[in-house]
Amino acid sequence: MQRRGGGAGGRKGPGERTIVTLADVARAADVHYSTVSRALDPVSSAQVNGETRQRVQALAKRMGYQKDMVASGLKRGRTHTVAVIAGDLGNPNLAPVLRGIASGLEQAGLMTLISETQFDSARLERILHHLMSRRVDAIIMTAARPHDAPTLRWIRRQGMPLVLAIQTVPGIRLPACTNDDHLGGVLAAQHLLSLGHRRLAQLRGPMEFSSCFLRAQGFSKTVAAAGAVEVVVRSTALWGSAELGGALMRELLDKKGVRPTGIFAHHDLTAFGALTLAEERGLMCPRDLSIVGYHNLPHNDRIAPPLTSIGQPREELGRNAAEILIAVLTQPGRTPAPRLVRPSLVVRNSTGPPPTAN
Amino acid sequence: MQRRGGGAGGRKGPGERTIVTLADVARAADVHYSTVSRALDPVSSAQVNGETRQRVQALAKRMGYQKDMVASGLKRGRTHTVAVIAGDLGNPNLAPVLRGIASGLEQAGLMTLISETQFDSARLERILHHLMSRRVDAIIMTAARPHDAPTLRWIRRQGMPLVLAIQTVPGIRLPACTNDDHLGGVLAAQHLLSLGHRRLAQLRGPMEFSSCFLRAQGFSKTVAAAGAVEVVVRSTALWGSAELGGALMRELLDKKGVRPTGIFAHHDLTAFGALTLAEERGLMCPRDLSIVGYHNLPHNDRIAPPLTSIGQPREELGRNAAEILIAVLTQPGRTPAPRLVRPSLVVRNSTGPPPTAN
DNA sequence: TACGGCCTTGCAAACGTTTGCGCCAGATGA
DNA sequence: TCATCTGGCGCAAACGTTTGCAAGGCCGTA
Repeated sequence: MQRRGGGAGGRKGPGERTIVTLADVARAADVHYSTVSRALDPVSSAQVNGETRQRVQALAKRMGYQKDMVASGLKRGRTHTVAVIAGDLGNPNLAPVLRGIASGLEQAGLMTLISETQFDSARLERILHHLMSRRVDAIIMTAARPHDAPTLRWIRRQGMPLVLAIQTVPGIRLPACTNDDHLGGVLAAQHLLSLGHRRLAQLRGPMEFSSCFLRAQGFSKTVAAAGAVEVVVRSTALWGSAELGGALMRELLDKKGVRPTGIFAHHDLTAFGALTLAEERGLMCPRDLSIVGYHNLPHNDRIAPPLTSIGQPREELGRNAAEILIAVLTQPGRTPAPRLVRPSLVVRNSTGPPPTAN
Repeated sequence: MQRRGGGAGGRKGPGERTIVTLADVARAADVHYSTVSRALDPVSSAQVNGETRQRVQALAKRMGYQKDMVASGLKRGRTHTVAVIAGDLGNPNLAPVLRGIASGLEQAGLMTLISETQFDSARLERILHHLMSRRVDAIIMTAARPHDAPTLRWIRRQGMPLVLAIQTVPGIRLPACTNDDHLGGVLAAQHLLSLGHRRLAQLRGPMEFSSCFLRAQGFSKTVAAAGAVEVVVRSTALWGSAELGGALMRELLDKKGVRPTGIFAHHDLTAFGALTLAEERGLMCPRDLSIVGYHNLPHNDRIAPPLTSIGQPREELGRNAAEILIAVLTQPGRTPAPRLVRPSLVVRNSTGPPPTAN
């Protein structure tokens, strides 16, 4: 390769971006550019003479040299970038998880980039193709659904390290970090049962989400084991809106037969909606009806009545996912064991003993 | 350059990633790899014979060829990637804006990657260095503060196209798309004035955010122009929590002199907190007190009383920011005019006529 | 038949970094 | 004094793509 010709350091990139290259620094330091490369690379810098190294480093700093990660990525095949794929950034649960991931990865020198699919498969495909071809080092997938299994398999087949967070998909073994949603369901059931409720119901989220499926399972098992009755309402396709809570609650109240006194909603907003509808029907909470929500959203203590809910250590989940990912990158071959983080019950005023009888 | 040696197509990348290159396809199609490059590039594909083009394209598809954007980026200097820098992804206003940006950019063939600074300057610096060295094509900065001005200038000096969204910073001319927060303040004031309120107050957000500053200005000017009284409370450093609303409201009520009847909170959560505190003090809303929030958050109609608020077309803002960015990229040199999107008043039950007198 | 003009295609040099290899000088040992 | 070693550095070939240039073939016209 010829040494590049005329320009006295600093070309222009597109949009007139000034770029200082290794060669520029090398010219200034009067060494070969490979020496500059080595001097600036923490691991190979031992190969270069102390005095030279310092001179080059100082010069590089002064000239504003920044390693071009594109070129480096091309050569090394690693970009020190991890992509996190989110379904819906509007989900208030997500931000802390992302924060946890980013801060965990940052310590390993990895940059986190976030992409939103809006749960659109075509968009997901596009995003993935782009990420693969941009050679991110790994992908963290949140909000995966069974529907996405072929895509996940494809990613894995391409050799791209992949970690699931928040949701898992059955039938596909991948390193993952999730909430212990089963335990969440158990906690909700235990709480209502311990207050004395014997007729219970769930306002479930979409069963395709492992989180909802497991919540439902944990709840139902616990209720059944206690010999109490669970009134079954259909699961929902949509998710997390108050309207939905109202609709499900209406369905529940319109049902013939026993009326449940203890309700477990898979989402706080669903619980809000259910509460509103119940009050319209003259059922007061917690007098006539107890309700447990999920996610422990920030407003829960500002509504009337303040909502009992299951809280999750979201940031911790993110940090765990980051740790798993780092393990995957540093020890290829081995699949780290899935991790669970423990939810906890936050009792407020929306739950109390059942009405009277019973 | 020599044709690469032995391997029968498909090397392995790091993590055993299989990579199909131009050369692989070329070997299979028995043409030179430059021909493959041309056949697959929409603009130069006109240069290659129709039959060859089809054969190559089919082959590329069948072999699962994916253009390596890292290599392409190195050569072309464009990565077809735009970074959006967010302060706090937990901000519920942000997600729709990001959605708007992403869908706007997508149509121009640009991929959106999101990064969160958590309002940490050091992290912002790191992120920016990374983005520059990864050669993103442009940066959209949301939540810029005056404090960030030197950094913004640095980005611009580096020749990196930069667009501001949501917040602007005084003293620095950059293409931007923001809400018309001044108008938002005016709308809030007009609404309260038209109901008959003559003693008003604001619970302001941090004045370093242009959005809050302009809201405050629009409100104050309108109140003054109507000859009504504005009771001034200190601005806050923190932002958007209900606790804050309580604190500000306490300060307001503890003030000697006229007690305001119409309140404009710069954030719905602040309004929630203020309402809660007011009720503790025996002031009922809207009987004794009217309050207007900001952002029109989804829960506003589910609290008691449902909160009158100023709503903003968030997704539209994002799409506008994307359009501006595209204009910047396609017509370098020219700085597109800043755009404003119009907020609107959403009246609910937290506002009504003032108590009696007056 | 000769020639200028295409349409296709191949060639090879970039883009900026990393890295195996080998050279040189100075130091060491016999 | 000479052979050997070693620390420090330069050389050049990659990584995979893009693209100016030119060569070859084919066509039409003179």
